[in-house]
Parts: sequence; C-alpha cells; structure tokens
Amino acid sequence: MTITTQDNLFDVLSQRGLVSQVTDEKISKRFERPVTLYIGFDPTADSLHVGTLVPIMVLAHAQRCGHKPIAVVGGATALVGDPSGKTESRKMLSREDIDHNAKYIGKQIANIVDFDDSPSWGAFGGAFGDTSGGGAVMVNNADWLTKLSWIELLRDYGAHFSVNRMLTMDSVKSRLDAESGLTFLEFNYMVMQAVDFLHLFKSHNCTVQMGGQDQWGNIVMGIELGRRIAGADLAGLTMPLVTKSDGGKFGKSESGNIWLDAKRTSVYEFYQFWRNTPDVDVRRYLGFFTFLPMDEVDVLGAMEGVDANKAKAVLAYEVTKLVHGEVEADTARDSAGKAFGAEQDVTGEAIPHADLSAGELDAGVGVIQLLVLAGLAKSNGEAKRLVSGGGVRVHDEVVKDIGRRVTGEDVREGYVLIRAGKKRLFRFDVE
RNA sequence: GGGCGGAUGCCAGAGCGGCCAAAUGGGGUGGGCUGUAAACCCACUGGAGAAAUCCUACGCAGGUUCGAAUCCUGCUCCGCCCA
Repeated sequence: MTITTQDNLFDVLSQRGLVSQVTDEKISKRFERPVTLYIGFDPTADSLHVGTLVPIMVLAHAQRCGHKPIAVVGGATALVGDPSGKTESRKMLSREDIDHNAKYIGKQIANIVDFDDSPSWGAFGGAFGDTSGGGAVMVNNADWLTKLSWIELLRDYGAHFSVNRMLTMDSVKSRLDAESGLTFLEFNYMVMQAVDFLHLFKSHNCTVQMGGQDQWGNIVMGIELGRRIAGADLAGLTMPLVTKSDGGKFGKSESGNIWLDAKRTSVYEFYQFWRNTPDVDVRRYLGFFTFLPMDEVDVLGAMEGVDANKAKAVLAYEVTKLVHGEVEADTARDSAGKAFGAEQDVTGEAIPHADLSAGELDAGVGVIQLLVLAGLAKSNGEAKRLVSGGGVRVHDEVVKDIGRRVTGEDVREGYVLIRAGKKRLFRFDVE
C-alpha cells in the first residue's frame, strides 16, 4: 500500500463515498495546497464509538493528503448541555469531566491520526514521510467560548447572524414544526459552531470544516460568519451519516453502543460486530472504515455469496487493527475464526471468559445464573427466555430446562462453555 | 399573564375507570432457512420467583373510587394561539 500525498483529498473522499455535500463545487481546488481543516467531536463520554469513526477516518485521510487536521472537542457544548433529547437531556458536564473525556477521546483519535505532540504514536510509522506541519492538533472550544461575554457576542457577531437565514436551515425548519420545537439553546448551537470556525480561522488559519450531514447548517453559518467578519474564504464538506441498509441504527445493539474502548466493548466483540456486517453494507464500510485502496475495496466488495464472508473478515480485521492494533486484531481474528470454524476452539484469550472456582461447581450453579454472570443476559428473566427459546447451550448441548445446573461434570478440558445463540459465547475457566 | 392541546415501555404510537405489564409498528434477542449475510416465517421483549404470586411502571405530587395510564386538584415540562 502506498500513500501518495499528492492525492486530492476530495477525490479520495468521494471515491470512498465519504462526501455528502460541499459548500463549494470547486473545493478540490483548495486541496491542491495544504490546508488546515477541522471536525468537531462531542466529549460526552470518555470513549468514542464506531459511529464517530467516520470523522476520524476523514481527518486521517486529510492528513495523508498533506493537510493539517484539527480535532475540536466540543467542551463548550457539553458545558451547556443539550435538552433536545426528549426524555433524557444530554448531561451537563463539568469542566473536569470534559477534560477527562477529551483526554481519552484524544488518545483514541491519536491511534489513527498523527498528533504533533505525540509523534511516536503515528499509526503508520514513517509512511507519510515528513509530516512536519501536518501533525494534527486537538483543541477544546470551551477555551474560547467560555471567555466570550454575552455583550461581546452580540456586539461582535450579533449583527452578522441573520435570523431569517437561520430559519431557512433544514435543521431548524424541521424542528420548528416538530412537536418538540426548538429551544433558544439549540438554536445557538450553530452560533457557537460558527464562532468556532471563525476562531479557528483566525488562530490556525483553518479554512475548511467537515462534519456529518446533520452539521451542514452549522457549517454554512460558520462560513458566512467568517466571510462577513474576516473576509475569509471558508468552505465545508459533509459526510453521509452511516446507516445500516435495513434501517437499523448503526453501531447499536441491545447491549448498547459499540465503543472504541476495549474496556467497554471487548476487542473480540468489536471484531465480531464488523464480521457480522450485512452483505450489502460491506463495500461501503470498507471504504468508510479502512484505508484499503479502492481497487482492493472494489474486489472485496464485489464478492458474492459465501465469498462475501472473506470480505467481511478483511473488514473486521482492518478496522480492529486500526482501532486496537495489530496484535489485538490478530488475536481476535484467530479466536473468532476458530470459534466459528471447524475447529471449534474456544480456548483463546480473546474469547470472553472468566474464572470459576471448582468449589462453586461442586454445589452446581444454575445456568440462568451463569448466563447473567457472563453478561449474556441482563436479568434472570432474560436468561430464562433465552433458555426457553432454545438459544442456550452448555458446550454443544442445548439446555432445555431453566433449572439446569452446571456442575463439575460439565467441565471439559478445564472450562465450561456457555453459548447464547449462534454468535455469543462465554467461557468459564475452572480452577 | 390568558386560552387550548399534549406528556405512555428502547423509539414511534394506541388506550381514556376494571378484561392493562398496557394494542400496533420499528428496533432488539432467540429459533427456522442460510454463508457467523439479506429477505422471509415463528417466538420472546419490566424486575424477583420453580411456581402461586409479589414488586416497580403510563411526567411529578396529592385526591375521588372497592378499583385509575384512564376521573379531579396542584405542580413541572412541551406545542399552538392570544396578550
């Protein structure tokens, strides 16, 4: 795989299906020279999830094309909270929480994007050649937004925001007739973001903002503000929102988000998430979430029938490697392969497991209890339903009785394997 | 400040005094078919319990009633309209 820094970012992104809209049809012209560009990240948790992988990839592509990426942590936004969610408003976070979250998020981004202050982390080693000047930086918008006073805001920027204009934004329009309405706070998000863009233009000569398609309006406001106040020639580009072809939410299951943090989502589970991608989405995901050259993506994406599984394995491996590193990816791939292949070897470290004392087994432990213990079911009730539905196996024996107890006799080669469905499994190592 | 309408499970959305742990759809989980796919078919989808049953739940707090998600009062939040 060669990285040609001469590649035009716009071409790279569009080939990968990562461009939804641009504010400037000739945006590729801008990318002929190194530019500084930014994407915002929400610091409401101390880990990103697979959905936020897209913007990270975009930053990385930008860097590879010779541009300087800025990751903006939306600390100010998080300080203010966001009541748009109906039942549960986005939590208002303290400055400490945000800093904490930003630190971890930064580390995750740094696995994929090269930061100035952590040159040794470069995920691609010397692949870039000289990246001086192209190192990414991370900033927190709370640093400037919290210092801005109300009067200052009105005086310096107020006149440059046309409410009429803002009302024409789709994001606003849709909310105006929606049942939930739109609060002044939410209405101000685009103002904050516009000020961000202007600030970054002034402080970093940042001229391009990127973001999800839902950020379109906010990006446009920033461009307009920049032009009015600083005479800046700014531009924006949005990425499509990642969807599942069947309409389900991407990156979510009942067990929750698929996180980038191994403590929240095990590497094995992470790998399996990608391995289970529906056929029709494989090609798209390969473009979005891997750095594989497009000709390779084309080949893999064209695989049909049983072969599609090969493409999925590549997808899973590549993404896992990107996020968790090669060693972890190897382990996850091997374990998954063995667990589902002919070998049925589930002894690997990557397979979710825990220790169980022989003493406990002497008395016998209920399968229901084990299922909950293993996290395969969230409650006894759910575990019982699983058993009743015929979805639980101890090793290869289907459990028919919810009263089934697991005893020392169930131990094979030092472990007891519990399966929930075809894809989820948990190993209890007996000491 | 006034008038009207609304707040239901993960989401959307019925219910409008007992038959309601609450229709239906989506999502999710499990089973079947497969390829660790999709589509499709079936089942399940608050918690505890082996079960009987108990507990928690229909914005919050009270009240009426043998009995309330459903009626009344106050409060909170939201939408629309008037000022």
